[in-house]
This record gives sequence, C-alpha cells and structure tokens, in this order.
Amino acid sequence: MSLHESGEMYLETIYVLTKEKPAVRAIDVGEHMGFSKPSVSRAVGLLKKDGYVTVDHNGYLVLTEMGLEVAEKIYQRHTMLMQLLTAIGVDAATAAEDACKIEHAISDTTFSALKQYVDAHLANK
Amino acid sequence: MSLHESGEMYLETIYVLTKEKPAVRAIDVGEHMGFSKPSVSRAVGLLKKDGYVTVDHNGYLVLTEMGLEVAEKIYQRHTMLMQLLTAIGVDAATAAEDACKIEHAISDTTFSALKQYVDAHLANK
DNA sequence: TGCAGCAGTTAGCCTATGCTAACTTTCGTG
DNA sequence: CACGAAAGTTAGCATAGGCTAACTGCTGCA
Repeated sequence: MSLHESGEMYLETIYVLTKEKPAVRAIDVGEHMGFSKPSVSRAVGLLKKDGYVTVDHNGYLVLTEMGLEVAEKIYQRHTMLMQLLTAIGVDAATAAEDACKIEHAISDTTFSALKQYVDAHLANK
Repeated sequence: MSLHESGEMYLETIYVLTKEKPAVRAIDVGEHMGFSKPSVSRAVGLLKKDGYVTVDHNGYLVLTEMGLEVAEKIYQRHTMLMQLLTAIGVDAATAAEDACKIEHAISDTTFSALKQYVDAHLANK
C-alpha cells in the first residue's frame, strides 16, 4: 500500500529519533509526535507490513532501506523548508509547523527547484 | 464546524468558477474537481450548514461573506505560490498541482513572508 | 402529454487516522 | 517469587472524505 502523509511523518520521526538515541521504541515515537500508544502501534504495524520498518526482538524500531530512503527524503525537504522560511523572516516555531505540512505536499520537481534556489540565494542568511 | 482542506478546496473552486461562469451548480464543481455528484452534494451540504455557501432556488451556489473570505484567502495563496514556483523554474502543471496542496498548509505568517519575498524578488520573472 | 435525461439526494461502503478502554507481556525489585 | 509499572496490542469508536447504486424531481421535446 502507498504511503500517506501520516506514514511519512512516522518514518521521519523514527529517523530523527534514531539520530538522537541509541534505540527507538514505539513509545518514544508516540511521545515525540504526541500520539497515543495504539495509534503508533497500528501505524508501525502498517509500516512493517509494507516493508518500511522492522522491529527487532527488543521492540526497537529500525528503518529498512526503503524506509530510510523515504525518511531522508522527507527530512531533506524539512531542512530545506526551514532554511527557506526562516531566511525570509518566518519565526522558527511557525516555520517548523508549516515545514512539517509542506514537506509532504511538494513534488520532487518543486523540491529540487526550491533547494537550488535556497542554496543559491538564501543560504546562511 | 471547522473547515478542512477539502472544504477549502470546494470554496476555492466555487470562487474560481463564479469568475468564469454566470452561475455555478454542484455538478460544475464536481466536474471541475473530478469528484462525484454525491461527494459534492455532501460537501456543499456541510458548507451550507456551516454558513459558507447558500444555494438559491435554481440550485446555484453562492458564497456567503464568510465563504468568500476563505475562498479569496486560499486563492491568493494559490496565486502567490504559482508565481513563486514558476519563477524558480517549476513547470506550470507541477506548480499548479503543488500549489493546490501547499495553499492549505501554510499559516498566515508564512503566507505574508512568502508574498513579500515574491513581490520583492520574483515578480514578473 | 408523457417519457428521457440531467441534477441532486439518500443510503451505505471503504480507507485513513486519530482516540479510549482494557488486555497481555515482560521485567525489575522488595 | 510475586507484584506493579511500563510497553505493546486488540477491540472498538469517531471523523473526514472519497465512492457506487439507486431514488427523486424537474424540464424539454417528440
């Protein structure tokens, strides 16, 4: 089954937490996203079924190659959007909030064009 | 009840069609959005209940003041995003598609900042 | 004038995605 | 060793928002 916005958010969260912690459990994901345990449980079940994550014997969540690919893609969008929005004067909190929504909406084409523009005109501002 | 992305899309579509045609019926909205008649019927029913549109005795859809306000807001976002995306090299079709999704996601703050930036740096490119 | 076709509605299905309540499982510690 | 807390799962509810099937109701034309 195809990934929706919510699936992408879970993958991105697992990705981000993986960079912060030695191991990521479902409960950590839930706390980070502000979702209940059952919501995470179901979401992870779907991501597992579709081959985006695996769960080891300790209950630790690990992104598969496919999951990592998606997570990195979304995370890159997030980073670029944060750069763009803060560079044009949007406060960090609002930028983060909006970036989280926009990152799931834009096509590869738009991402590339924006990235190129930001790198050329707005980086380090 | 609050408006969701889909409600905003319906309002925007009614707004756009109103500028193109003498009168807008539910069926026109459905054709324009690629949705079935029942989907439009229910959506319009909700928008009517919540005071965003009225339906006259001929079945023509008319935006209320409140509906018009929302529709114009979304339409402005759409226009600004089209300007932005095409200015940085995104093809028109992709820009339109992405603008349709982004327009519902951005906050007023981000809209203002982007609009200002586009007007100052990217207009008429 | 009666029927055909179009517009709109109603009923009910499906998926996605959040939730709570309640159960299971596992583990550390008194 | 047994109990309590923490993590995860299962069951079932709700909303949003698509869809098809089938009904209603109006309108225009042979």
